[in-house]
Amino acid sequence: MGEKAELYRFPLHEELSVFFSQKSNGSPASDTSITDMPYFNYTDYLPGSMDYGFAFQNSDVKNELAVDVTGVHSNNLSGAGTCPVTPNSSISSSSCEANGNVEQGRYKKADKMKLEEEREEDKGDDEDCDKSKKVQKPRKKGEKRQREPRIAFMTKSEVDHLEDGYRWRKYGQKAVKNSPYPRSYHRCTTPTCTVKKRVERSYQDPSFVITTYEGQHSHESPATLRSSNWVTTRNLSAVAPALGRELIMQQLFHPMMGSSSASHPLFGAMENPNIYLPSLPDALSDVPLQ
DNA sequence: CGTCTTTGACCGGCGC
DNA sequence: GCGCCGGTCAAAGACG
Repeated sequence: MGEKAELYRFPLHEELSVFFSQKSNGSPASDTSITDMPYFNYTDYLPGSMDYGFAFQNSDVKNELAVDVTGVHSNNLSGAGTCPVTPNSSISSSSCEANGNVEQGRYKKADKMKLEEEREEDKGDDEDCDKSKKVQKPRKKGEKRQREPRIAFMTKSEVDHLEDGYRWRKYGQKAVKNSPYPRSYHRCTTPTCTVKKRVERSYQDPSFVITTYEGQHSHESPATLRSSNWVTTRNLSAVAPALGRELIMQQLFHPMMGSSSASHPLFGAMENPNIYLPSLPDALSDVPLQ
């Protein structure tokens, strides 16, 4: 693939403390104000009406963290997240590609079956719908579309689609209002998995890619399945950023999950005892990590 | 030939 | 009610 995403190191405890303590109580925990951090922006960072909760990036320390809290306030806190890993981490891209094949050849058939099943379910209600029109999954009247919780990442990268260990199928692309860069829509290719991902480039700083995950994987990442040694002490430093980021997300969205997050399907790699789990600011968690 | 991407059309939600 | 906009569908084409 030849992807050239820049590798980010996970924010240090202090750095995160600054961020989150300010976010939570409005007063900086140290001399470093979050507003002093380059590239920092709240919601106005993104074009269109993407509803991110906040976004954070610090060009000096080369880290990035963005969290979307959309849907968190809703009744469903069941979870969201994936396992993004920047492509040029020491995880070999070849292993990622090989792992990708796990799902190949399964998508189309299964997906079609899934779609047909869904349609079958709705048939009763829609018997008299105009069949000549394109069929979008009909919803019952008055039934509001439920949005899964979303999580957004900003990553400095030359390539739009970052390898994250999962396989995605692109199903749409739209021009973004006020932005020269289009937004692309992807779905996880695993048949039973409903996770979606949107990818767009920041119009303010085109070197940044904004990736938004929606939903929760119902399976492990093909990459983690493929190799239990996916994360070792050798490549730990490179993988830690993504894992730590995941952990942050997890803690943000699921303060009660605590240690159980380590066995969450989304975080299979965390089961590896070699992984260092950075401690998190107290504000993030009610439950100790380990 | 199977899989994936592209792309125009369609749908629903929302603001006016 | 109307128009705008984000999100999705699915046919057609590209690709390996």
